[in-house]
Amino acid sequence: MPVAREPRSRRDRPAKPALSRQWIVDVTIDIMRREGLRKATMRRVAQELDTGPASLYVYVSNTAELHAAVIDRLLGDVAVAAGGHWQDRLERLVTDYRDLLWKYPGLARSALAIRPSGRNFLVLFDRIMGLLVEGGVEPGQAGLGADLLLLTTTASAAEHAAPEDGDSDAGTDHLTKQNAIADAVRSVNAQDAPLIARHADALLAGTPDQRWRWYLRAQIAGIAATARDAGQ
Amino acid sequence: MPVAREPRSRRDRPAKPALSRQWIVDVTIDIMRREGLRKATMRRVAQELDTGPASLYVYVSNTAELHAAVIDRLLGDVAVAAGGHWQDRLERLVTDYRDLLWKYPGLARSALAIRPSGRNFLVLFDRIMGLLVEGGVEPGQAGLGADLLLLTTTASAAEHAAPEDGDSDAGTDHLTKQNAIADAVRSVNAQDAPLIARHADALLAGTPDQRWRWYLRAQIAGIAATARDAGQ
DNA sequence: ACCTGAACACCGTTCAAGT
DNA sequence: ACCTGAACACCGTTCAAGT
Repeated sequence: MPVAREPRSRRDRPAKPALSRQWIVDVTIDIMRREGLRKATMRRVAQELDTGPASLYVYVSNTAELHAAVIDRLLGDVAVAAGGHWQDRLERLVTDYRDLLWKYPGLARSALAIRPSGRNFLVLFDRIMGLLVEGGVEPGQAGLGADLLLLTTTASAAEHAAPEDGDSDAGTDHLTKQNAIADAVRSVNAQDAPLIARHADALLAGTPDQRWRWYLRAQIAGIAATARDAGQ
Repeated sequence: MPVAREPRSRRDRPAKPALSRQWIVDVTIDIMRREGLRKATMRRVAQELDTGPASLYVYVSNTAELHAAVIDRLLGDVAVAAGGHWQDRLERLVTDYRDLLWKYPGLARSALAIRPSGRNFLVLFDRIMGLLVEGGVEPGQAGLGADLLLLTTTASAAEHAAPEDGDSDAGTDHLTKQNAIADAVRSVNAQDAPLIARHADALLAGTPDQRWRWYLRAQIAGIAATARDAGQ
């Protein structure tokens, strides 16, 4: 894993500096920030680095690994809040993670496809586990719980993203999708799905944030209340 | 939505029969069954249908819509078991859904990216809701619960899939990934993630099936125990 | 009116050949 | 030894032109 910085000293010409894994990741993040992770392809990153795509393969083994590095780098910014009740701090931590995934188009989808396992992801996992343990949950059980919370958060962030994210009119896309679901629910055949038909209004009620908080509370309650099998 | 069957009667030549949405979906499922949904591209489906990719756009509006149609078609096979306690039937139903997603390479990942909202998906949603209501859960709460269960199941099925599914040696891929996670857990820096380091064995304990059943039970318990906000 | 060949604008990854 | 041009084998989608 070469972490070459600037070449020691070079006075020859405009000086195309030596590539490095770090620089490649930086440029990838930059493209993602501007146009979404979907656009941060090997070819595009190489172009931005003024070289051919083949050159990147010296430092990253493929696109998935590059995107995983991007995710783990950004995960470094998520930290546990200081004061307060363990459950509040847990909800805040998980919500911060969700917000990070919302912030960059394409990131959530990628995180889901990749199954992060970098250093910062493990730190986040450990902090979630720690807050559950602080709440009296048995450590093994807390581990399963942390896994569940990270999975659902990543998945729900990915759903939140527009189908073709990275476009400028993400707002429109999002509205379109919201309406697609609402339409499907409201126009459902009462024979096929009687409960959806009868309770359509209740199903569509509440702000996204109210729904999110319910998901969190329900999961935390279930995690705390459910012991692992004795056999394990 | 043209549903043209056989052309009325044609005796001219080998008779390339008229395209139809149904036939396109059938061929797509066939390719997926053999090589994974990732390989069921517009170009590939068109080739199998002995035409150019442009022709498909008369019947489907894009790749995502085609894959959504495939998913909803397959979802038609998932049904509620007859006898027994509501919770057992719920666990069985959700597990059947998971098994369906496991059965075809690429399907789970696609289901996650697409957010199904077809008829059969709504039926499945309604059945899950129904079992929760049968268990005494308030309908609006049951709706949120069904959403959560479907989301986590789809996401966990997608994780189960190998990173590059559709290949013949999926077994190897899967093992590789399992080991990657286990390695990350076991070789984690104790300073960074003290709880993971201390409880590594507990975290990796249990069969996948035991873990799966814990996820189900924890979520169902949390769904049943968590009322919606009064404000809603 | 219905269908589609050909084109446009891209991909990831490999490897032989250069410095 | 290190780097990369060029090629290989693909993509989704559009549209002008054909029947």
